[in-house]
Amino acid sequence: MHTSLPDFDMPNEEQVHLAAESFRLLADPTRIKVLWALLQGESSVACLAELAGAAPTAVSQHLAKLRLAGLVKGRREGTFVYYSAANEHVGRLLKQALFHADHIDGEPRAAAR
Amino acid sequence: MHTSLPDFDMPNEEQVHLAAESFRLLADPTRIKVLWALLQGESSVACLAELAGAAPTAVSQHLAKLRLAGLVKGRREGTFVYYSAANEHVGRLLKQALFHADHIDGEPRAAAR
DNA sequence: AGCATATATACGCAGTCACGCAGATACGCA
DNA sequence: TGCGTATCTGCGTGACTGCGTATATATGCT
Repeated sequence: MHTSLPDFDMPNEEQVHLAAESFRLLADPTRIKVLWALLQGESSVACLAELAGAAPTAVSQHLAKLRLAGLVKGRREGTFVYYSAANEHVGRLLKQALFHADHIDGEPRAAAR
Repeated sequence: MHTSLPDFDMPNEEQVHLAAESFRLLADPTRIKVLWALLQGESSVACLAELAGAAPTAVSQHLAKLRLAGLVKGRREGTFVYYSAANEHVGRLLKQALFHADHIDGEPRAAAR
């Protein structure tokens, strides 16, 4: 066998899977915008759709996924459903990723504005 | 119009796209394991494949994507290619995600088993 | 040169995703 | 009750993804 394996610390399968699932949920521009908005306060579907520049149907589907993952929760008020972020750690991940997207140091892509 | 729109801070399209792309690259268990291993030191493809429990071809393909994204870099030594992490920020994102995957606090919902 | 190892690439397949569309459901109002 | 608005859900489509197989390239050894 390969004895050249250093004793690398390797997380559990479950941790890896959960992390991958979290990243997969964040790997969509519309969901990122929706979550980013929800981190600043609750909002309705139509409002989020306008903020994200997407159709309300699409936003509703994204919210359903995020709700199933426990990242957001909805509060019904009349015909509106006001969503809000239910998890804090995704916010941290999001902030780090967006912050870093603004400070690309080693890569060809240049920030426009 | 909806006047209920609070003045939500919304990042640029480019930032969102870049963040989504980063998350998409991290949204795979094999790539997570590979990156996690590379954050602790350089390693060869076969070694990474064994660490990640995946076929060397698959790992090579993942490394190609990560290399195109500028996240890892390869150093050839004989027939081996030793890869190493080229970016620090993905490490931070990864650490946060894995740390939080270990500390699921808010929701009993995501508990797989 | 020939062969073996290590890695890279090309192609096809099965699974997943985001989206649009249509219909269904929930709520308020008259 | 009926209508309108807001939201949700089911279905189909096009695109993408990860993986396996096969092939190609690179390096070392004899």
